[in-house]
Amino acid sequence: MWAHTFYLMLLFDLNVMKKNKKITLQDVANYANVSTGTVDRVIHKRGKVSPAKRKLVEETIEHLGFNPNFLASTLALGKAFKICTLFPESTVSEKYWSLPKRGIERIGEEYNDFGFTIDVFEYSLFDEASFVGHAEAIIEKKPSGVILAPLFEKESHLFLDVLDKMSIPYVFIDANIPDREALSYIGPDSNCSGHVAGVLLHSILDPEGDILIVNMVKGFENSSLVGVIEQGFLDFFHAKEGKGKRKITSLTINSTDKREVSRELTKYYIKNPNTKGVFVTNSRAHLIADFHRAHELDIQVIGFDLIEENIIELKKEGIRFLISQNPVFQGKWAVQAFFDFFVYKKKPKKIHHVPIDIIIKENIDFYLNAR
Amino acid sequence: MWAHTFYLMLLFDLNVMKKNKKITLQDVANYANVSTGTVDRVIHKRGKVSPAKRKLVEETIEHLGFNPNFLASTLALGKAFKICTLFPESTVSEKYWSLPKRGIERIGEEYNDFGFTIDVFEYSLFDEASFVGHAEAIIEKKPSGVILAPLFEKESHLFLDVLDKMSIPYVFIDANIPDREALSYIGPDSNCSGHVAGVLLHSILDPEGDILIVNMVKGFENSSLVGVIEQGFLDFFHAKEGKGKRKITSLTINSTDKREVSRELTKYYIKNPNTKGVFVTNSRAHLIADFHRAHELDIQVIGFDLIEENIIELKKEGIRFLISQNPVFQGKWAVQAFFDFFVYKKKPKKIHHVPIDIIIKENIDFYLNAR
DNA sequence: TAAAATACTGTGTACGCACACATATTTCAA
DNA sequence: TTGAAATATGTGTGCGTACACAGTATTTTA
Repeated sequence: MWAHTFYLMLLFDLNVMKKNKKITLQDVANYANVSTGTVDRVIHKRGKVSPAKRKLVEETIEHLGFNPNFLASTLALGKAFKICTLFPESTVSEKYWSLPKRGIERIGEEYNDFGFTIDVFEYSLFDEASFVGHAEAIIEKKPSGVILAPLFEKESHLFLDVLDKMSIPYVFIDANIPDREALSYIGPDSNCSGHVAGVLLHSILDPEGDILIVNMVKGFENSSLVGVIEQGFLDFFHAKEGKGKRKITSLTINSTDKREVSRELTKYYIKNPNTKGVFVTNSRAHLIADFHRAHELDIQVIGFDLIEENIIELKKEGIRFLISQNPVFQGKWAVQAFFDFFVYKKKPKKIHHVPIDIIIKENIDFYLNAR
Repeated sequence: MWAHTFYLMLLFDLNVMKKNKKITLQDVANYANVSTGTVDRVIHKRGKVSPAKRKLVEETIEHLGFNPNFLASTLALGKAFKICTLFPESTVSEKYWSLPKRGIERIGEEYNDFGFTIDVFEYSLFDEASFVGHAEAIIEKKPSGVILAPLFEKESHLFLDVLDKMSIPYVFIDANIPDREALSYIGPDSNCSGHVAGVLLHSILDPEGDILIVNMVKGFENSSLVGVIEQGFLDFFHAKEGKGKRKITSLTINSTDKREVSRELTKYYIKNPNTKGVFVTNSRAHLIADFHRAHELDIQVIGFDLIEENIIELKKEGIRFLISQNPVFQGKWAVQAFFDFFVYKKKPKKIHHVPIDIIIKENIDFYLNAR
């Protein structure tokens, strides 16, 4: 009897190895002489299984190298996941947020068959009320998860309190609130990108050339990030040059209006004619480059983000370097974090810093085509 | 009667919209009052369907916005795809090829449930026979697709002839043979990466500093690529500086042995003491950096690839810039090309140039963690 | 006008897993 | 010694699609 069973097992082994076919749950059940139900119970640690059979099944799984077919599993599970996203709207003058949105929507389609639905909500950076309104709408929908760019800190906290209470997981994108129990934060390492900007500007400037840091703000954006970026930039120069020969000044312009910007810059440059490099701490470097061209100034510009206007300026050499934080991928990864969590049942990394891509005229095309 | 049907249809519409559930093939069949078999025939353009029903079904599909559930589809299809890969082995002194391999294996696991199996074959860069041997072994296996780094051109052609005859599709990785009907080429744009190297070296060098280009070759590698890289580099300098003040020289070292390299470099530097920058056209920049350190030379180095030794040198500032062509992703994309082709039935892009990533000490960590 | 050929359409089973439900076995109190 | 209660195990159906096969309707042919 035992010999017979053993012989059968060997036969089975050979069979399996020869066919090189994937081991199924049914295979495991047959091999262990139990029903699929029992195997299921062992795998999912549910229901009651006698210790003897549990051990037997576990060994069989190990021996045959079974792992569940992910397709069949999610198909049978048939769950639906609704993800809601809340980040700033992309406006005519500020297209940045169209990028994460694109990433989110693209991957959302891919995950459609896995039961994922994505609802995009967008708020105005000039209107806290719109944030609150959309937040309430999201709560109404009882989503499985929320992707949030928490640029209004106070309002975000209120929103997150509700989510916590409903135990709806959320991931932050672009900006982090460290003291919140988010599933994950996906976004830039701001200090480090400031540092990189410093390195790059340093590499192309004379040791005597003065540097201007421009913070161009509009609306009620959370400006704490900008501070971190600037700090990273300054830290690099202090470490590299100590109290060097050059002057590094910071200028805040509370507008993105062309004439307004022009006025501020004119004022500044007349007072500081030795300025040789400008670091723009957000995506509005193109405005500066435009000004330089109009006034025939030979000043190196470095800025952030592959938005259309910046790309044009990069190609026209009005901007020397752009730093990109892969916004499209940020969107993708945010969705993926939920996918891993819900479908694969894996907790994603708490912090997922995005690569700091250095873009110059010569390599930009590869970043534009990347999927 | 018609009114009744119409009413039912409306009801159905409302139902569907309310539940927001995915439309299934069965839904389409019900709605159009046909069997699932007929819908299947319409979708796959197989078998015979009367023009009237075909139209009806097509309209219903359109109207309900049906698209097949990808999970169920591939599960039911139950096909198996065997992909074989053939590229150089990763040796102690040359670990580059471990990177694409990693990408391939990682994504291979993910696609396991979709019926993908990946067999990795590796040949020696010093032994054409090993290439041929593995190629034959691959043919023996009758794979569904082949991923190939065609560094031995003649032998590759023979191999590809056989694959063509067996109508087995193949994708090139890392090196292209343009006159072959490959499914896709995935790899660097060599000319452009040379150009980028030029830009970077230019940005950190005085206009008078001489430049050395090092080609360090070993084994029988196809050196045509290296030529393209060097050309891109030179083109940039010619365009930028014309016949400038600096001297740009090319040096080929037919070894990667430390003493040998040391001897060649010593010889060169004694003759050319004004050398301020070195461009290494492959992944062996670390050898140069090591020499510089040993001899206390302050010369800027730029090279390729995030292999361990280079990373260390970058962090120790023996190398200033590294250019990475995302080798892990190259592997991933190669497999993905087949996935798209077999599972999604989409033809991938003919040429897929990989982003040219510019790596400095400050941003390298993000690239090391990236998935 | 019946038989044969063809055109069209419906049904059933498989894919691999999850889960509800049905059945078998053991335990233990009355 | 019986029979609930509790524990352990097996069975069947559904997820959404693909495909083979079995039908039925319509032509064609003799």
